[in-house]
Amino acid sequence: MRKPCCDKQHTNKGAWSQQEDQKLIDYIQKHGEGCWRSLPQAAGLLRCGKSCRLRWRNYLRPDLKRDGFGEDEEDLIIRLHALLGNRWSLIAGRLPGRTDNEVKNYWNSHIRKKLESSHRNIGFTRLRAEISSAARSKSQANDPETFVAVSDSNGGKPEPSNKSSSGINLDLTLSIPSKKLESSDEN
DNA sequence: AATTCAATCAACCGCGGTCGT
DNA sequence: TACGACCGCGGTTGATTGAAT
Repeated sequence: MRKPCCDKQHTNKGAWSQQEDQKLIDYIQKHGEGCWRSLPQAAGLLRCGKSCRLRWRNYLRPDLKRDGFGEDEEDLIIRLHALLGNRWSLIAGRLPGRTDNEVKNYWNSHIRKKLESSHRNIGFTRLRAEISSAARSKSQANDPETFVAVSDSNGGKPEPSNKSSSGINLDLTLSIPSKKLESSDEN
């Protein structure tokens, strides 16, 4: 049997210090992302693996954008959310340099309010239905049997084509999600 | 200047799916 | 095949910051 994830009695909680960040960065730069369970001890961190993973993915990863969301990113989030609902990781997978947590926070703090006020007149559900319908038509034209979920067969990374000027994949073609192993390039 | 309120965002928690024993 | 740990995800919380009074 496996050992427990972590001993919560001996782990730090709350905000990360600069030293902790540096330790995590140094370790991952040397060894790469791997077994989060053993990482804290190996890196000399008094954190649970889950916390390390979250810190790295949401804040420390070098490919993260730290600037605000652009208009095309916001538009894409709205469209993807109409299709997928709260599947933040899938939505974030279509937005290079963005994390699921970031997208989720942005939706809850900005977009939702914006939509609620701006679409009060025509009805948000109607807008959502229209977007879904349009996407479904497009998808079914390509392959009717693949309308299941947005594909992460490329590991959630955008294809080179159909990109906006800011590098966002605006192609909403849908397909059957691939196995996790095939998309495990995030590890 | 002090206080209150709202907005933002990093981090935690709990759950479900997957995988190892 | 069953059990339990690991991993990733979505929901939620709490600390911080800025605006309003």
